[in-house]
Amino acid sequence: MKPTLQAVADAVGVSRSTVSNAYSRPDQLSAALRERILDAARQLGYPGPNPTARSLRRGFVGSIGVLFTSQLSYAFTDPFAVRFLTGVSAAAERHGTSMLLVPLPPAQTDARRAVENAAVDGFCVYCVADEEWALDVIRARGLPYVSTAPRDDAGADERYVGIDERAAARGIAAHVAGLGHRRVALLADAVLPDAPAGPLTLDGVHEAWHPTTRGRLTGFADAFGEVGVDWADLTVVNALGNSRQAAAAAVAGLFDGPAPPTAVLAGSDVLALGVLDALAQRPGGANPPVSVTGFDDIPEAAAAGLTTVRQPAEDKGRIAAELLLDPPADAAAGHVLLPTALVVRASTGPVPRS
Amino acid sequence: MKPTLQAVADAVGVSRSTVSNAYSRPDQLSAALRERILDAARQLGYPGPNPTARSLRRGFVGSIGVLFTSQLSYAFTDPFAVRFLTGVSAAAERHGTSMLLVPLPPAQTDARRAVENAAVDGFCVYCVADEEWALDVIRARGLPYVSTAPRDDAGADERYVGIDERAAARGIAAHVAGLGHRRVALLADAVLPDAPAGPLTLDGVHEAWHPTTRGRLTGFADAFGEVGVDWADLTVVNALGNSRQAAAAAVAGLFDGPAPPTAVLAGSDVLALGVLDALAQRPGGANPPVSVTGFDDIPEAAAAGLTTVRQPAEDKGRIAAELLLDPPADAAAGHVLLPTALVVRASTGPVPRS
DNA sequence: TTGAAAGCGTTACCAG
DNA sequence: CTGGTAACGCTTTCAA
Repeated sequence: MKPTLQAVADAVGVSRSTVSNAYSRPDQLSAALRERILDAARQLGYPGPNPTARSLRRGFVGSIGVLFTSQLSYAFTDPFAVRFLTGVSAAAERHGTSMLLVPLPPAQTDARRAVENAAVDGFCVYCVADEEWALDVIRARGLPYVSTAPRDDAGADERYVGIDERAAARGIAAHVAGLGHRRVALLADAVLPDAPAGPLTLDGVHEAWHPTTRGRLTGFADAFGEVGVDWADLTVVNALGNSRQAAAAAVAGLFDGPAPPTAVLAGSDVLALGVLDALAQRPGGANPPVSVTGFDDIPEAAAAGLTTVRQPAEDKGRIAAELLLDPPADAAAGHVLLPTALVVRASTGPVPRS
Repeated sequence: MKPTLQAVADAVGVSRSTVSNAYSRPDQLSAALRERILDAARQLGYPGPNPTARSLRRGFVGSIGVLFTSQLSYAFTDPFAVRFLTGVSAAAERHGTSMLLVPLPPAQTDARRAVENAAVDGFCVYCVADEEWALDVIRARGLPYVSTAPRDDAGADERYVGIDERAAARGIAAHVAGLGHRRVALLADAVLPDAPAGPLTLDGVHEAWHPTTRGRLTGFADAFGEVGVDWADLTVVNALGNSRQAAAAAVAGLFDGPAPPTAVLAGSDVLALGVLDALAQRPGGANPPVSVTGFDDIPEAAAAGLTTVRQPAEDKGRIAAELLLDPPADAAAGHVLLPTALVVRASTGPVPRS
């Protein structure tokens, strides 16, 4: 039998309250008595107040949940997600708060359960795909949260940290357009819930499933619209997953037609690297060269010479956690837009003469 | 006021037990009644049973702790640690268990508190440095745990997953010795608790602080002993942290003497990369060339052409979590030694003619 | 199939 | 500074 606080109280001959105070409110008793109690506890092997009981009584847990709306084990393989976690952990560390990583089972009903059962004081929601259901559960629980996806219907009181997806996307697309590219493919993960890999027909950007994808595609379209390339002239390519393999599979055959795209704008660096993989695999290599851009500026992007949009990944995580842990008094301060930068490297160049 | 289970019971006109059963034991009531209860709950905005209260009553939490005996935010920047986490998360995911990452405050007293307060059913202890105190707390709490460090005094019932540090180290050192190297430096992080960066005098391997370091240094010494190089002839170099910067700082000046080492065996890839950084920075570059080896085989090692020891990082995490989540009936199965492989790349070569 | 009663181990309030 | 008392919100026998 593990000893309880009661056992220590009995051993010392004081009440439970006093033992409790010895742990949680040292100023409420004499140092001598406190020592006597702590000694007795050590003697008995009492490991301190039971965390669960304490949380129940106090009404808070001392840990924040980090929710990935994708497989948790996948999150660790995504460099951007890892840097986000680094930021969250830095803030959590400063606060003495733990981080609970909640894995989501495939079935959505079970996933709801997972979120309902998480013993946390709030959530950082790292948005990968559709997370409305998760936010619903969190709101129903009355827990605070901070999300990283732009939500179209975000309430004013909803805390959020992100970037101006549309402006950032427009910036990199303008760079590509400025190089003369007009036959362009836009590559994103899970554009539509159940679409197959490869080129897709999308009536408009609004059809895209995920807000982040919508934002980026809109920015891409903005820039090309300005040089006279309509939405209908752009090729949207769907990838089944945010991985190099998925990207390579998605663009297989894309360059085989009579008028192949001369540039591919990807929604993430990982996807862009996959496109480079696919191009490198082609017989004859990437000839004529195809310009490729990414998004995020993960470490691998530099090594691969990828032109991309840099966003401050760690800051995103750190600020998300800080917004959760010290809510700003001013509601407007709950919406944070981080700066981005266009990073031009070797993966983009002028359109080759045909 | 957030509604409680009681409120739902009142609304439907049944007892709390029945509502509880509706959530946790659907087979204990009619489907119709269950629906009625769940509907009422939805109506009232009842988010399901409070996780903390449920844990208190049930006696378990449904989450495992992952304990890094270093800064948590550092763990995410260590590629090996991230891959370990990937493995843990894969196992946790399969089990429907959450992972609690516990940050340790600098002061050890507070760190004990952090471990005492973690609401978890067990711990995966990722060993970085001295973790005895943490294991003490965990044992006092009566929680199961799995560690990744070889412990000299490990009880037979102690679960552990790791590699044969000594044999692996001997293997890579034998490779270096076979290339003719005899003036060799051994680089490790935190060899002694408070030693400064740089060369160190160590009477013997037994003085090294951390078991992992001891194991690796012993293996290195074994291999060189076999070719007639005594312990006293080896230079042990201390790094203040497992980072490229720390390694570079530690070996600064190491190659300036009259008889500099021709090879550096590092205790991790990250340290080895730091040595390569330092060599590249030298006026004249690394000339004559110095052989460098690492440990772990992180992704960056391949790109850098680093000769190293490969160990299965994800398997380590996955198996640690599995050992915790499904304890093997057979105690012997609780000790897992993973295979390692010597990976020879360009960073090692024959001793240059002097 | 349902309900009453008894805790799970702690902390907070308030009187002494 | 100390100790009683009353929750915190739920699950689990066990009897009806």
